[in-house]
Amino acid sequence: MEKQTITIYDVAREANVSMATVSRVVNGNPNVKPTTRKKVLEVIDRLDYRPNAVARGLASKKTTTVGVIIPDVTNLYFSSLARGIDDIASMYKYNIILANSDQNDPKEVQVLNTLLAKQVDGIIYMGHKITDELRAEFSRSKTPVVLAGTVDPDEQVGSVNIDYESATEQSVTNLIAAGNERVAFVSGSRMEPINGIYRLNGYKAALEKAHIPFDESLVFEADYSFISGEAIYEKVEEAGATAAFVGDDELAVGLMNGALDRGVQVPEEFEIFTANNSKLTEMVRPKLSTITQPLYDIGAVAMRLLTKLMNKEETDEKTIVLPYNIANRGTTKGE
Amino acid sequence: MEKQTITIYDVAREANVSMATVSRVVNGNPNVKPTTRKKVLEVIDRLDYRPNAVARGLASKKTTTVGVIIPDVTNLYFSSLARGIDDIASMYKYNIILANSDQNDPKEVQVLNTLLAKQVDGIIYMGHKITDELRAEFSRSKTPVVLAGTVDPDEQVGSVNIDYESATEQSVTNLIAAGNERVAFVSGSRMEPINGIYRLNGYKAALEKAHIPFDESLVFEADYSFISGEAIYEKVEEAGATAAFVGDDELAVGLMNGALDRGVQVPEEFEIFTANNSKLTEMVRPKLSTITQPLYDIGAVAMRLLTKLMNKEETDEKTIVLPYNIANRGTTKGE
DNA sequence: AGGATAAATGCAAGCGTTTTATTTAAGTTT
DNA sequence: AAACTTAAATAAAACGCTTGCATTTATCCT
Repeated sequence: MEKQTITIYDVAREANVSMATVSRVVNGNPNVKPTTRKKVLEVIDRLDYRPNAVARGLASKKTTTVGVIIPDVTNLYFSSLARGIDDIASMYKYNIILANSDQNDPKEVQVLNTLLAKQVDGIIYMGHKITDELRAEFSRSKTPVVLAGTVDPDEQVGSVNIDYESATEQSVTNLIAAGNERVAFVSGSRMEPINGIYRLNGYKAALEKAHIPFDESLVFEADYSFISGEAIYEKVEEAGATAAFVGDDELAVGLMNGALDRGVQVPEEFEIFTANNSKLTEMVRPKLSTITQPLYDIGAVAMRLLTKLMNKEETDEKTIVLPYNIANRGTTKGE
Repeated sequence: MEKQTITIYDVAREANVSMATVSRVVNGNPNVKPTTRKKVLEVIDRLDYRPNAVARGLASKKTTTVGVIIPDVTNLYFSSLARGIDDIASMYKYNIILANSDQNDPKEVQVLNTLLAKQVDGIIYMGHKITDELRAEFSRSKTPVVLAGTVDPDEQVGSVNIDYESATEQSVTNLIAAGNERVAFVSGSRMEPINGIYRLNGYKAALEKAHIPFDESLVFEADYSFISGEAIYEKVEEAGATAAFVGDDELAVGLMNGALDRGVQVPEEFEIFTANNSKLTEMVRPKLSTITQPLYDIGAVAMRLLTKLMNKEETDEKTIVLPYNIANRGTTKGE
């Protein structure tokens, strides 16, 4: 009455060949005479044989599975990347083990370890900050790792990103050009390199070019949630900002709603530039002006890069920087 | 130079015990003397031994991995469910293989087959419609299946949902009570049971109680995208509707924007009730009035149910219906 | 035809665990 | 102290497949 699986051995017996031959036809090995191949295929079909991927994995030391560490699937920025990852993965016959990390350091390390225990062939990491411990685990294991939408100043593993610094500089420059002298910088924690280093540097560079002194009181740190954005608007306003560059779309939506709910007109009285180009930016009114990151592509390219690393193919460059653009939509006055 | 993994055998040798004993301490089997346990644990730690989950899976016929089929991670409704699923899964030491199906029938069957080939211990399916072929695969395999946010009229597998029919009836009744005589019904394909059967029946029931005849021209089918919603508003307006019940939040956002972009006031001139309570409903302005489904919980409960099925525990009921509520927010006039 | 080369197939040793049946050690009981 | 129980540990057989090597069979030359 138990799930009596039929194995490669059953197929071999029924087809009067050896297991090795069945294995060969299953794996598309060319060293099989067409007539035997046909015979085996028929038996496979008749018995409805389905190769056991676990046994395969043990014997071949390949699981055709990659681990994907994501802060939160519910965040449109990351889920868009994840979508690109999964599409390319399935194109290359890989499956994805998806694990939410909640940007919780110990949990990340633990998740990484269970992924490695499951013998994934590669790992794609999305996150905000790579702790030393995590970095150590990355380099200790021989499993290839690619960062997607995530930078690590210590460029040891592969990564796919855009140039956050120049994109930010350009956005802020736009804001300044529209007459805003006090532009707020709103992002997640400054401990995260993308915020604390790249974006902030871009922001400062834009100020500098406009001969505006950097004012620490215009820099705000918040959670990546619209709730947090709504709450922070008041402080931004109090700081005298007339515009804001925001490092996350959901946060930007919150900030905008904070303004709107107080009767502040956007963009007439307050301009907003956001950074991620998730579909959220086009779902709210006014539509958010944004840096147009190719989210899906970042995931897709990251996965493609990972396939190369897993195959030990030569790769020109492990640190990939994709192009971006700027879209002035409804939250900026610029013509 | 190769990744020379250290195996259970190495640990056994170093600790002067048999593999079996090492296996026992790794698996927390009580039949091992405290002193030996300690000794083994030390060696494990010193050698930095990490059990190979693939070998484990082969030997034990359990992979502690469940397959999750999702139409699109990028859809907030489903990703919210997925979040609940993953949290409970990791609580029970399971990992999730996430596969996007794009509601593409052949792809779904293929995805299911590769999940089964990978010997997942269970499957959670999210989707819109279960084809006969898929249903056949479900019942053919002995692997437990639970549907999350997905109904199958033929209740053979476990499922977790809310009562879509009465929730819809209640929402539409609200709309009618507010004075709307022509309420549009906007959803995804009517081929999908949730739309074509449950919600539509709820809609009809509400009309009937108000003695309003059902008018086929007020029923609209659309894709689950805000683009599609924007496009359809015009038709809804032409049909003379002054309000709409919408089966998907992103679609509802689109519909609302279609109205807003034409200068139609919401809710003053057009009221909207949506169905999923994703965070989208609170991110747009006005906030969408909605059926408040416990999205996270649906996923969580589904995963919990699956763990019971995987352990062959007795379960009172495989078809779980969770409570919902109604939230009148900014897109309805009713107090 | 006969030897040589290439193409197909088979054999069997792993892959790293779990698990069952056994053996050995350690207590208890009388 | 012999006879029994119970607890701990071991040995070895799976688990279902891949793969290097050996072997057989077919094909090609001269």
